[in-house]
Amino acid sequence: MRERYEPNEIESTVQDEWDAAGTFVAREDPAKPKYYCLCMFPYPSGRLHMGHVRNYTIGDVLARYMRMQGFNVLQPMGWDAFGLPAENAAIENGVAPARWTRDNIAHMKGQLKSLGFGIDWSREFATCDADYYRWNQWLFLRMLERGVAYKTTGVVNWDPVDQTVLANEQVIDGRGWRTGALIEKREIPMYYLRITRYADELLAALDALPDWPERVRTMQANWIGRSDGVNLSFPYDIDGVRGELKVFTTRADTIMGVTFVAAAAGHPLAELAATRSATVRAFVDECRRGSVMEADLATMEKKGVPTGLFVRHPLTGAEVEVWVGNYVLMAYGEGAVMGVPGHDERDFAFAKKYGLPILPVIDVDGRPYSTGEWQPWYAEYGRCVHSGPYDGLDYAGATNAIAKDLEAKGLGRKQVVWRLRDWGISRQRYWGCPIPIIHCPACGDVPVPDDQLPVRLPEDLVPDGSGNPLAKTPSFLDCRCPKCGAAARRETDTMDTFVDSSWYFFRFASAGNDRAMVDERAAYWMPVDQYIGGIEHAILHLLYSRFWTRVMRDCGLTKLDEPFQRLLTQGMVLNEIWFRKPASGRIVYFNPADVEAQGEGDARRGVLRSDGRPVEYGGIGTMSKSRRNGVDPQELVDRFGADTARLFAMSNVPPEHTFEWSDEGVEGAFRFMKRVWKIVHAHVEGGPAQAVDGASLDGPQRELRRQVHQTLLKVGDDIGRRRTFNTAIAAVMELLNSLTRFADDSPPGRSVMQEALDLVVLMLAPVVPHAAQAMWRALGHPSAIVDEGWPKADAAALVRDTIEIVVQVNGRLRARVPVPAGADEAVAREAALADPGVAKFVAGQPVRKLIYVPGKLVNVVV
RNA sequence: GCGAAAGUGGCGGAAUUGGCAGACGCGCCGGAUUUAGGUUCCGGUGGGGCAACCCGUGAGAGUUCGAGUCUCUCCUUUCGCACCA
Repeated sequence: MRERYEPNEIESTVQDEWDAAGTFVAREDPAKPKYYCLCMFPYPSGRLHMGHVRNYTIGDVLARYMRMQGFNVLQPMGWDAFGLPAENAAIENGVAPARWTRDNIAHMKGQLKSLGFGIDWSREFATCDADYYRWNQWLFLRMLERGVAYKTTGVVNWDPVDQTVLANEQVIDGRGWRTGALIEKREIPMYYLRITRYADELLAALDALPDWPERVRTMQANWIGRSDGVNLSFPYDIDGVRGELKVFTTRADTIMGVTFVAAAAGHPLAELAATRSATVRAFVDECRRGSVMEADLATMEKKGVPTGLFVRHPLTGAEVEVWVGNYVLMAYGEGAVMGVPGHDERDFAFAKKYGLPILPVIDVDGRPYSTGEWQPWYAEYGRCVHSGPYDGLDYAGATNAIAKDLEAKGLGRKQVVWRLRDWGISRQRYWGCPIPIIHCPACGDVPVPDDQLPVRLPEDLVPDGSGNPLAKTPSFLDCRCPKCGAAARRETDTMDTFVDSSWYFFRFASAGNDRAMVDERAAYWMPVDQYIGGIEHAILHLLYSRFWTRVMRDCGLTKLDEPFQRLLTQGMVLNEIWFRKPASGRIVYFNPADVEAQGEGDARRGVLRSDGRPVEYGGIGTMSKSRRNGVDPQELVDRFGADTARLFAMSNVPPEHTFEWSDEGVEGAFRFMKRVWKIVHAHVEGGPAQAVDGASLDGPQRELRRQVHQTLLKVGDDIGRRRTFNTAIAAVMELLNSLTRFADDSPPGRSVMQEALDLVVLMLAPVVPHAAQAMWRALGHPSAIVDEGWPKADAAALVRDTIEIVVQVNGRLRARVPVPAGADEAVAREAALADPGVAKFVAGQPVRKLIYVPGKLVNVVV
């Protein structure tokens, strides 16, 4: 063993050994319990970022730990390879997305290997492989057959200059990111997946996922958003045009307070009004401007115009004016809402702004109401007032009575609605999975027959930012109708990349099968036992995967309802943001490494090293390319080695928390590696040690051994149950501090030391596998540490004769007293009251009460 | 705007089921060794008194023998909002 810790040399040697032995190639073995450990696969953006390192280190630690626990572990890796960045790179550099993507994959695969992750590379694939995406197409066709996939229109961001559809990310302050043109909403035909058919099941099944974080289940439940309410109609007869304006409300009890209705700009009545009024026309046109993003729509100023059209209140028959509101969305519910300014904050603001009447119709808990100022409790539940026949009824009573009356008139009924909307998967983009549809002038939209799959994406096209290059490529576009044989045109839209990531975990378990989407190997490995990925995916990706799995189930491809048994959502990796904002032009960001900074919080100031001039501090935020605040993990690995990078990524912070980057922390991790290395080296220099004889140890030896086995228990619990890798590492560091102080060269002392170091190295093996392997050999073990079992703590070593309990007087800490282990209340009480420090505060007062927490604490209440 | 989470020393964080606040690491201070170092080792380190004690977990209230932990209100930060992945 070398005296100096040389990580690069150790790591490449150990990695070569793993490769040669095929250590991480997983085989289906029904005789062993399986453990499928999966990290969210990366988008091949070019280089790994710190988020990847954190994610894959967590996965690798768990995979290696479970392997030590005797499980047959599968840890695969692949590439989420379709997507927008490849097209952007193409526009910038003129390189084909396929080429760019595959180059990036090659580079990032090398980076993953250098970090020493125990991945079964034999199962690797990229979602841009036709062998993979053909099954997207195949299942899409099954969904069409089952009515799960369907076609309708949807609204997109339209850049009128580039004549192209933009992603939300490409719209900045309502303008196209390349052209600066004002964005318009445009309605186009799209394919949808009917996820709402599964809304009920997706919501109910959240209760069957106890090993998912509570916060993720809550977010999903809110996203699916079941609302129990009433659907009601406002009939109208406008110059002989008869119809009903439909709205949905969860507050039918406030129906007598309706003073207006608001319709979306795309609503038929808005269109009708626009033909009659220039003001309405102008407003409807204005509503078409801007992006389709929910956050934009929700935060913009609420505006409206009256249409001069009136509908009738379904219960009173009173005339109610129709307004067009920019905050009402055609895509939600019925495209119109009833306005109750007395009991809805948004309606109140709208009514105040436009001078509409405000009618209070709910008496909340006897508190007085007024029409003057909004109070938050106006939206609370109470009893109906000024509501005619419903006066005095509570929410449930009023809702029932009103729904009954509406139903009798044929103007409404109770209804359950979901916030969840169907999943639009059509993208007007090149670098994605082609939607397998052929447009025939005679037969219409015809599905591509299974035996013609896959519809291959040509890989040599280079997008230029104006529209989809597939639409300009006759070799792709021109085809024959599968039904009638006539000349036809291929669909040029591709699928949302969330489709690709909704079932890749099944494919890892059926790798290479070119005849079926999944096979019996998936039945062995699935479900994923532990899934790990960023909290940013808490809703969409995870919900889509849960949906897709159910569709596969209904198609007979799996028996599972849920794909992921246990979920760990890691926090984001954050770094400081530094920028300059020129008087004109775009904001410019600078990497924190290039900024000389001082002060904290609001007082934080910095100057750019290169020019010495100030830059503005933008707080901390996620590492991102656009903000240029990323840290390249490769530099870490080159300088300190993979083990230090892994150790650093796991220490200091629990995995669910956001991780704030610090350069100094890395040094601490490296220092620890050197200390472990040194103490092992120093011990080995002293020659072989004998096995521990627990009975013949002196006090300090016994105490150290107790700490060793205590630490072993804690580390196992922290990794195996709590997933708090930071506290596991801290416990080993604490133990190492004790080992450093333990200078005992006697034969029993050396035995205790040998056992301690063996266990330290085993405990560290999942986190720093390369150094652990080298130290394991040095400690005299010929085996590969990756094949060792997780050690068991020696119960005899853990026994304690006396323990210390805390004594409080009136809840305040006053003393610590030793008592025999297992002392009962009487003994503890006597020991506590005998302590002079306690007696001083009791000071002869009668003890009113005494609380005893066995083995922990006595609280004397006087 | 809506949904979710977080806030504890100079900094990252620990405190697992309501029971010792500050484990571990970074930084800083002092000392030893080295004395050109990407060193290493030892000790100290929440604040105030510098003693016994008091104060202290974003702010304010509440429940409890006991609250960082539970409840309510507020503030700040981060994530998501359906075409970034």
